[in-house]
Amino acid sequence: MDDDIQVFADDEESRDRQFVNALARGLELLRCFRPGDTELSNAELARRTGLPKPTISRLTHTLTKLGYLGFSESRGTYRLAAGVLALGYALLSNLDVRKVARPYMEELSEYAQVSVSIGARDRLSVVYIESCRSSANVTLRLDVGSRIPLATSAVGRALLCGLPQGERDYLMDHIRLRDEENWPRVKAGIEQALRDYHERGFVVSAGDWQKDVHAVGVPMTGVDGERAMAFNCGGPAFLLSRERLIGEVGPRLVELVHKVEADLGRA
Amino acid sequence: MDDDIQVFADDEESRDRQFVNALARGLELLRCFRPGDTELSNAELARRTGLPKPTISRLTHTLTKLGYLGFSESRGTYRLAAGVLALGYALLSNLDVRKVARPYMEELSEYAQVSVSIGARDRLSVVYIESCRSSANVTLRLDVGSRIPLATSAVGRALLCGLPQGERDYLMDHIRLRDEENWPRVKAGIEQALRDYHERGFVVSAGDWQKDVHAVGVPMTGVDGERAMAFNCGGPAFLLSRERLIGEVGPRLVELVHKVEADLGRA
DNA sequence: GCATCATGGTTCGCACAGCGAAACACAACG
DNA sequence: CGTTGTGTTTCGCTGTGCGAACCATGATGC
Repeated sequence: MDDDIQVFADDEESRDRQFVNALARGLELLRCFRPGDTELSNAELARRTGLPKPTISRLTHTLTKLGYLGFSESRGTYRLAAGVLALGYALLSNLDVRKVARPYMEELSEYAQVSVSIGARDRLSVVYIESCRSSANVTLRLDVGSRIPLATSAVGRALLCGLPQGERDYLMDHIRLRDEENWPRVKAGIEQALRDYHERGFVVSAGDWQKDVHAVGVPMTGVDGERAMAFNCGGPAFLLSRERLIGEVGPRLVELVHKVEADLGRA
Repeated sequence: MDDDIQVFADDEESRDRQFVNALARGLELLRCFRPGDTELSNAELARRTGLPKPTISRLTHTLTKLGYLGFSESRGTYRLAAGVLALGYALLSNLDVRKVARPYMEELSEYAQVSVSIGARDRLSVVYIESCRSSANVTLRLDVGSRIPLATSAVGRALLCGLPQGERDYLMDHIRLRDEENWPRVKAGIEQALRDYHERGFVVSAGDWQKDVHAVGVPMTGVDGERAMAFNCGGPAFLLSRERLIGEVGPRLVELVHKVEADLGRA
């Protein structure tokens, strides 16, 4: 899950005089910290990024001075510091969708005993922009900021369906490159999603991402600063039969998105 | 609230051969987006940062390619993209305090009809790491990632009280430099907080940050990767009289922090 | 219509800052 | 003692970021 879709400069049209490498590398450093990695040493960071040691030194030094990393004297390791939160919050607080959609999401979540979320694309993942769990369902621990795969999850596929052909092809190409092995299966899933979307207005992922998770997804097009987003609605398989998913939950999610789009349209 | 405590290289000991300027600037660009600023143009960014135009161009170009910014063709402006969330989430998911403290916080919040939060320092602000509002209290709209001032808020002062003398002095110095005018008042507030903290175990901010907000704060020392944190507990002034604050809510918050520290100690 | 000015963005050479191979320093082992 | 794993320093070369100039627009004027 390293998700490099376009990371360092010397890709393709190398020599992009506009691309500043130091910045990209610094940010890539911050991304090395995944849930579960509390503390990382310079050496570990060098390993993960493939960058030379002195470079890492300089970058960590810089990030520490800026308050994005903290340094543990005793262990000689770095960990994320509060600064990184500053960035994300400005984004969240500016998204009107969240305020508008929240009540509808809570309603659906409570009614159908499922979790309902909004996701946006980042590289080859989806990150949750907003999420609410039903009171019953504590199983899935996914909150704002969580990442799930673009190709196999319901939100992910919905996002893909909402994009113009060209962009979708571009992304699918990268998905293929990342995992040639499973590509046939993954591709079939996305194509099925496209058919579902055109026929019913929502896509389905019944166990394609996680075996015991069933979910539906609906894209939302062209609102809130042109950002592509999608909604999903899912839960443990034993609570959400395929029939319920298609007959009941899917249509309701479509309706939800319509309401949100309408509310945003006149806002 | 621009919070520059140590931003660009040519501060103090100029010529820090370890400091990567490009990285610092890129991150500073991202920080230009505050709640309320949905979209910014290159020109506006140049104005805010004071950086030359071509530099801004290259940085925005880079950040866009990396998925931290999105570009609006029509308006020629940039806005934050989902990538920025990726960074913060890895931090939050690694903080054990959150999981441990959550239930205690909910209990206190519900019981006293106040909001309870955890904050960590970033530059001269406090950012919320976790927060829960009581069912009644919708007035304060502060969520994870929000920033409030270090010097005048209850959490902020608690954080200061929890630091070793040296660091506290260093920060207070910067606070003074930021706002010479109000310094006497601000300083008095912090010193009062120190006395309160030593006498009672908690600090008070009754209208010092926002006129109609009363709150208490308690620092938590030396757990969870040495990160300094503090808890607060507050609400609208008319609900939280000074007496209630000091007699009832403060002591309970102290107790809460003790429980959390204990739970973390043996974890 | 063509000037004029204002404003935002992009080129392009030059100087210098930041990169990285290699060398260095310092631990923690056995 | 080597040996293996760290993190930091050195220093020549290269790539990056600066500023002045160069384009775009688009709003005004008459």
